[in-house]
Parts: sequence; C-alpha cells; structure tokens
Amino acid sequence: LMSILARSDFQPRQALSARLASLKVLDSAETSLLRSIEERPVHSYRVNSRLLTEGAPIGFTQALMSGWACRVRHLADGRRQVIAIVLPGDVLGLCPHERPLSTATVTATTLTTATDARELSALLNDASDFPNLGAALRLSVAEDEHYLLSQIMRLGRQSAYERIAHLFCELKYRMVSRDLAPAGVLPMPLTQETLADVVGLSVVHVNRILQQMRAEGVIEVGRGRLRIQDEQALIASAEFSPPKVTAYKS
Amino acid sequence: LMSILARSDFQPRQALSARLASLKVLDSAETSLLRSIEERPVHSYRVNSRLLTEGAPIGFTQALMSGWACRVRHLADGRRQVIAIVLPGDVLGLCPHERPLSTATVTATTLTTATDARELSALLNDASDFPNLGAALRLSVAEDEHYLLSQIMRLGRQSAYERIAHLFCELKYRMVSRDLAPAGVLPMPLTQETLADVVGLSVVHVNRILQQMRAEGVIEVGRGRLRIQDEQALIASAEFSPPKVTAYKS
DNA sequence: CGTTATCTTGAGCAGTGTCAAACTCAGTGG
DNA sequence: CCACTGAGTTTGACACTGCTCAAGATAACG
Repeated sequence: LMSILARSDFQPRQALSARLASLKVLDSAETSLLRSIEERPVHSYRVNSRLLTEGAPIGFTQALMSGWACRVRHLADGRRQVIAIVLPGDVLGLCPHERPLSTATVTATTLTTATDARELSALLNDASDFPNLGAALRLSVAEDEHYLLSQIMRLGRQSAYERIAHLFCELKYRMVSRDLAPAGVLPMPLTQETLADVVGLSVVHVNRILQQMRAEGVIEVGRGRLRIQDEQALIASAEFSPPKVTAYKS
Repeated sequence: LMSILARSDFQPRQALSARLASLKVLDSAETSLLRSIEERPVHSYRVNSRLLTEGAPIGFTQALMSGWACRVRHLADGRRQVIAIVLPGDVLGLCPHERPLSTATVTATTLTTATDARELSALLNDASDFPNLGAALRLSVAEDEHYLLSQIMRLGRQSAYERIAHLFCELKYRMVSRDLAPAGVLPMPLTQETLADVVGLSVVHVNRILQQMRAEGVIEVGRGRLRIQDEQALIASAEFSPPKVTAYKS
C-alpha cells in the first residue's frame, strides 16, 4: 500500500472538484455529481496515445483524472508545438456546439486516465439544474482562455528565460488550485524535449536555461519533480499574474 | 458621395450577419435581429483608443462594424504582443459567465465603430428563441479559438516568412467570409510595426520579409491594401488550413 | 507645404538553433 | 547481481535567424 502512494503516476482523483470548487461555491447536489464523475471507471491512455485527434469528431467530454497530456499541433516536417498542457482536473472536448471537431490533437505525455464527463458538456448550455456548477465550468473555460493568451504572450514577446519562468509559475498556480502541489513541490513529468515544444525553443537551449535557473538557486528540477525555491524571482522576471476572469469573489 | 466610398475606413455594415450566416443557415427572425444590431447607432473609437481594458469589467457585448482593432497584452518594459486581430463582424466581450473581466486589452488600430450587441451574450447561454443564431454564434467562438491556436503555432514553431504567410492567408480567409475582400484585394490598415507585434518579430525584419515576398511576386502590399498574387504559394509555405469546427455542413 | 509617421536600407551583433558526442540513469534480461 | 540498452540530459563548437541601432527615403496629413 505504501508502494501505491509512492507511484509517480498516483494522483488523488479530486482534482476536478477541487478546481471547480475554487471557482464557485457548489451545493451538495453539485458536489455529488462531480464525485460521481470522479468515481466512475476510468479510461487509460498509454504514453503517446491520443485522447483526441485534430479535425476528428469529439465523441464525448472527458475529465482528466491522473497523468499529464498535451494539446499539440504539428507541421508537415515534424515540427511540433504544444498549445497547452492538460493537467488532472482539466476537461477535454467541452464544446457548446453540435458535432464538434477537435481543434488540436491531445496526446498523453504520461500514463493518463480520464472519465466520461458528458454531463458537463450539457451544463455549458443549460445550467438551470446546477447553476453554480455551470458557472464554475464557465469560469474554468474563461481561465483556460486566459492561459492560451499567456502562451501567446510568452511565445511572441518573451525571452527564453522569461518563457520558462512564466510557464513554471503558471504550472505551479494551476497545480495548487487543484491540490496537486503539496509542500510547494510539483510533479514535472515533462521531458526537456516536450518542454521545448511548449515554449517554442530547442531542447538544448531549454537545458541551458534550466542549468542557469538551478545555478541561480531559483528552482530545483529533475527526477520528475519541480521545486520552486524563489517564487518571487520567477514571478518578477516572467511578469506572471494569475487569471482573473470575474469580478465576483465566488 | 464618391469620396465616401473611397474612404479607407468605409465598410459595409453586414459583416456580422455575413459571417454568422456562413456558419449556419438563419431564419428570418434571426436575420432581422442581426439587421437591427447592425443598424443601431454605433459607438466610434479613435485610433489607439481602447474598446476594452485587461482586467476591467466588460460592460456589454459589442459587435465591430467597421475598422480594425487588436487584442493586445503588454509587458512592463513596453513590449507588446497582439493576441488577435479584430475585424468587422467580430464580437467583443462575448462571455458566458457573470460579471466578466476582460482577459486582454482591445485597442482600435484604425478608426473603429461598434454597436451594442448584448442580445448575443444572452444567446450564448440560452438559445431557445433563436436556435440557429445561437449555434452560429457558438461556431464563431470555436473558430476564434482555432485562430488562437494558429497564432500559437505560428509564434512557437514557424519561421518569420511562414508566420507572415500564414497570417495573410488567415486574414484573407476571414475577410472573404464576411464579404470584405472584393476581387481578392483586402484592406490592410496595419502598420508594419503592428504587424510585427502580431507575428512576434521586429519591424525591420517584417519589412525585409515583405520585400522578399514582393520580389517573389507572391503579394503586393502598401497603401492600406494587400493583394495576394500567388495564394497557393502562401498556403503551401505556411501550411495554412481554414478552421473546421463542426461535422455539420451548416 | 511643412511635419510627422511610416517605410526602407545597411552594418554589426545577440540570442537561439544545429550538430555531434558524452554522460546519466532507470529498466531489462541474462 | 551485473552488463546492456535506450531514452533523456548535458556539454561544446559553430552557424544562422532575427534584433538593434542609426540614418535616409517616402508617404500621409493637417
């Protein structure tokens, strides 16, 4: 049993409800709906397998329970850009329109599990039965858009160092809001190669920047973990700020 | 009267209905709702004035009637990234949640007019009265997300030449779908400086790439116009493909 | 018709990419 | 238990894309 807790792909399965509850206070019916989604049997995805394919129909909405995935786009010559990192508690294929096609491929970066969450899709359009949950879901969509905009800012106008710093701040913030970063240490299952595809740099350069950050005592990375030692320094050099999408406190 | 037609900021005011009708067949009630939005008195925005401010509340949803605007993010030292170009027919502040805050600043790049389109916001959550219009609106939101992903791909993994080529293909596609690019010529009111902030390059470099494209006979730019002379070449080098967000034909 | 913004060009340089090789380390199978 | 393997990381040398600075040429605009 100790070994189960120690397994690197272990994730508490409440990431989804943790995130949504942090966006809006939920009532008990809403909480138990989320629980039932979280306790449902999962579908497992092997490393490098696809959860969604660009241009292909989205069968039904899924919620990531454990593991990390990446939304990616490809170019013909093999160049690859990670659009967004998908963490436990994120929802895939949440589209308000009919017969949606995926706008990007989603690949499992680690062993990944996801559950059917098709109720959430319906909630987007008609939240009359679960008003707070509907609101939380919409806020989460707005947050996700905020993160897309941040990715554009990073890639377009920040230096290599700033991009990585900004990404790490964002990952920490997102993991914390799902209770997945105990004691300030977060799992970091991405290889430097994948990291490079996120921040639009070469592997070699990513490696050099990480060395630099380590030398400065700002972070500790390796063995699947990331510890941010000087968060203020990172936040300052990246000009990171967390998403604010509504004027309500929740 | 000839001079009115010749003015560079002249735009037919049906861009919104042209775009939405291209996404889904609308019935007459829906069409006339759009007409009434389009014929409403406009609010004018001077060059460089703000339609929305990052972090500030979004008063109400607006539809751009004429002129071009840019969604931008800023860094403290003055660096600026254009997240997206906002064209006539685009809708601003379309958020499904309560009391939304803007996730980016929107600045008028040319003289711009916009009308109050708050009905559309309500339609996002409850489209029972205007089902096709609701569907069209949701499709337009999905398309907009597709364009954001394209922007990420461009900035992260494409060369300077490819970025500009891709952007031009996208602009042409968007303008055509609103009936704003007669005879294959589109208005191009962006300065090279703004263009640089879109594609994440320096002005000087943008200028050089434009020279190159002109020399190759691929485009003609200047005096506020863009003519794409060899669209196949542009599409091929940029690997451009138009958004496909639903399996329905409309 | 001056004035200012925008565009253009050149020269030199910085940041990041490429290539290639060595090193680490977790698995794997003998 | 140990050698082997292969993915991932690290390092160095060098190339190149795109940036900066600065000045001049055009075009827009009042």
